[in-house]
Amino acid sequence: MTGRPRSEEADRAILAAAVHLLARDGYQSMRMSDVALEAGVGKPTLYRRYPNKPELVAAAIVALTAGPQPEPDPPADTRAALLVLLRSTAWALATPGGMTILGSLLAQERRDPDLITAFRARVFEPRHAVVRGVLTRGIKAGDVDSTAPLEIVVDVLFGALLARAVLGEPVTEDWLAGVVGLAMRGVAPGSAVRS
Amino acid sequence: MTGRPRSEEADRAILAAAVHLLARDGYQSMRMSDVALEAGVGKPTLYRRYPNKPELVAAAIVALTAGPQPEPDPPADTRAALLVLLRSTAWALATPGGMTILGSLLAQERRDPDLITAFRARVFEPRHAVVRGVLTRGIKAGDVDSTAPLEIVVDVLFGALLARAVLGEPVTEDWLAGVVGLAMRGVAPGSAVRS
DNA sequence: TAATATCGTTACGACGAGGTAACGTAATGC
DNA sequence: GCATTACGTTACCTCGTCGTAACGATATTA
Repeated sequence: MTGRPRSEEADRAILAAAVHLLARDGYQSMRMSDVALEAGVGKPTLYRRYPNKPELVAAAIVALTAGPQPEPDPPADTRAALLVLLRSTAWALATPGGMTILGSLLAQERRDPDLITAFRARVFEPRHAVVRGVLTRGIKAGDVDSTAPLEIVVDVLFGALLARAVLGEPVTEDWLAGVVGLAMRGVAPGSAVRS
Repeated sequence: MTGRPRSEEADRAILAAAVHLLARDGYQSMRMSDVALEAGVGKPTLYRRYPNKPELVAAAIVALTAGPQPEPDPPADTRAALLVLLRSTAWALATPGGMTILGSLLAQERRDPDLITAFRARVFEPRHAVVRGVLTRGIKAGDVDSTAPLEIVVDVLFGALLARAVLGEPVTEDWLAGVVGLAMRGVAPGSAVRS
């Protein structure tokens, strides 16, 4: 009585197409029919898995971070480690339409708050955690003042990337080094990190 | 042969409604019929002024910055001046749906690049210029190293605000002071602003 | 083999939203 | 007063997209 089983390949193809089109067109402009077409699947096959568009997009956001996530052992040097992490994030953000997903989910915050919430939890939070870890190790290594407000440092580092992406300006290696350098001087030990 | 003149009050009401609904719903979700309704105007009156939705939104973006723009003489102290400027921007960004306009225009970048371009020019660029001015005066006053990369400092300061808004976290006075403090230490004179 | 549930294809229903047409009315210049 | 243009209201057309319904075909379990 089990009947024909769901095609797992269709599962994967649907999510892959959804991620691609979400990044290309944004939430509102992406069309369910395009997802089906690109996945090589009929529309009913979509709706057999997800009851509607928001649920499919939510699943796509989860799938967004299903790839190789844990940063492979960043260098011990705090500055170098930050550069590696920011460079990888900048690369993801600079890809054409890199701000499309984030922008469309922000625009959709009122109508569907769950989507941007999921995006924050799945995309931002893991990356923030890695940077916090690097900074914490930096404190032990003596590169970072022990009273430095790590949350603010994280906001500053990722925020600079966001600013660059929002402005549509490319992230160069010099710019990256400048941002990390500024932040490192801002939290250097002994520089009286008074609030 | 001049006929009945266009109602200037309608002009204002239309732009005001467009700005309001653009901020509330975002570009794609805002409806022309709602703009007409809120402006107390018929739809044909809209289309007599703007040929289509993108043009109306473009005009709304311009109107966005038509208010009292020039920051009224910021304090001479560099740190205090930065705090004032960031605080005002944070306030604008933190308003409910403050990221809605920016997000929806970013999501729309492919289909209508002019809109986000206009937003950058009318909203970001003026504020950046003011901050650059403060930093330049800070160099003369000896608060800021003369070799500091001002562009990066601006990206860091506004970026931190963006990061906070994207995360949906509130901007507290302590957080603001922390960001400015970090940036000021990062560009302090004598701290060897090597790239 | 019978029963069941999925598959892709095609077509369709429903509905929202952009934009226009046609009124009768109000305000201007000549 | 007359021509002209804008006004608000109402109705309408058109198109795109979400989501479903109905196929015949295929893959599984009993």
